[in-house]
Amino acid sequence: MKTINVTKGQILQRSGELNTKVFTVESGLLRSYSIDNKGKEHIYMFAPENWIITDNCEGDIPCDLYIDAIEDSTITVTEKDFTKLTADRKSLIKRINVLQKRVIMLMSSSAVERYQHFVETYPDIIQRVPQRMIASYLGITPEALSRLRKEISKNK
Amino acid sequence: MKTINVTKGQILQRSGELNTKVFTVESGLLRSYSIDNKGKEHIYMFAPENWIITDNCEGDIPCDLYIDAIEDSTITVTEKDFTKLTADRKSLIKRINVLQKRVIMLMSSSAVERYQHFVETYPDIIQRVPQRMIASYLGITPEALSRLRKEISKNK
DNA sequence: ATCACTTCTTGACCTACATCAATGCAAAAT
DNA sequence: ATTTTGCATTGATGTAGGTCAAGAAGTGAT
Repeated sequence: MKTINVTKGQILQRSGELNTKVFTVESGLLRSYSIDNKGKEHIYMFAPENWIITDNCEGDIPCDLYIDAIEDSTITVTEKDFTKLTADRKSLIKRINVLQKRVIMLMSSSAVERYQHFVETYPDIIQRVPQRMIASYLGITPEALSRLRKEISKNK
Repeated sequence: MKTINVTKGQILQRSGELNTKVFTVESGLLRSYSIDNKGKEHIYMFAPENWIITDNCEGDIPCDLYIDAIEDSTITVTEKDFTKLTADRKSLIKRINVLQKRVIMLMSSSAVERYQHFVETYPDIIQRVPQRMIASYLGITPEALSRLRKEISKNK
């Protein structure tokens, strides 16, 4: 663990990198964000004094997020310690991961993209619940889901 | 900790209740969801076999979520143990809370409502970051934020 | 078999927000 | 002092997805 100073605009982490660091903000302001396929930024969180900010990626999975400084900041950097993770903490972290992806998707993907991601991620659920519930999970109406499925099936 | 059987449609938890229970799905399928001010349901998560589902509310704060059974299910119920929470787990849980609120807001609130919620929750951040970043956090364009602020200021 | 009930689909129309383009304005940089 | 750069605002127009209403098709209960 070490303390460093960063200046406004400085990037601490890039999407696609492997990363095992956790940043704690002593003073200043950091943010984490993703960039979608149209090049648009979506801020995932702000971290002012005393907040902790990190991409919740596991050891060998590339990050989704960029982290940079919005103000000149003083931060402490610690390494994630994957060795002493209890089963229980692991499951919390996994949960945060899922939520992180969901937030980013809700902000940056169209209904079609969210649906396709859902189908890939939870193929079994699709079989078991009525479409109106899938729609409700995706944040759209059943009508919109019906039309979008029709479109998708038409295009293949 | 006990094991119970529930039938399709049975409600395990209601929004507004105090709740300290965690449900682990042995077999079947549960869901958690919120109901917005127009009476519309928004599914927060599905929990099939081996998933854990709970409202991430702390001991004395009322829940936001309903939990019910989509299929006949067998589940185990455990009480949350707030006594043996490490500082570190506390911070993970707090993070999940924030994300849970954010997901629900993204699905069920308008841009105006999300902005007002943001202003109330992070009044300090507003002062420190350019509006385009607030917009990016809220999931809207800077133009939309500008217009929506104008509307709000006009109406008071 | 029939009735009630729910889900899915389709059509017509509407609205919140996005996109694109122009302008003003302030803070930096030269 | 003047130019550059980034941010906020405004207008015109576009579009993804919402709303409302009506059918079609499946499912369960009697």
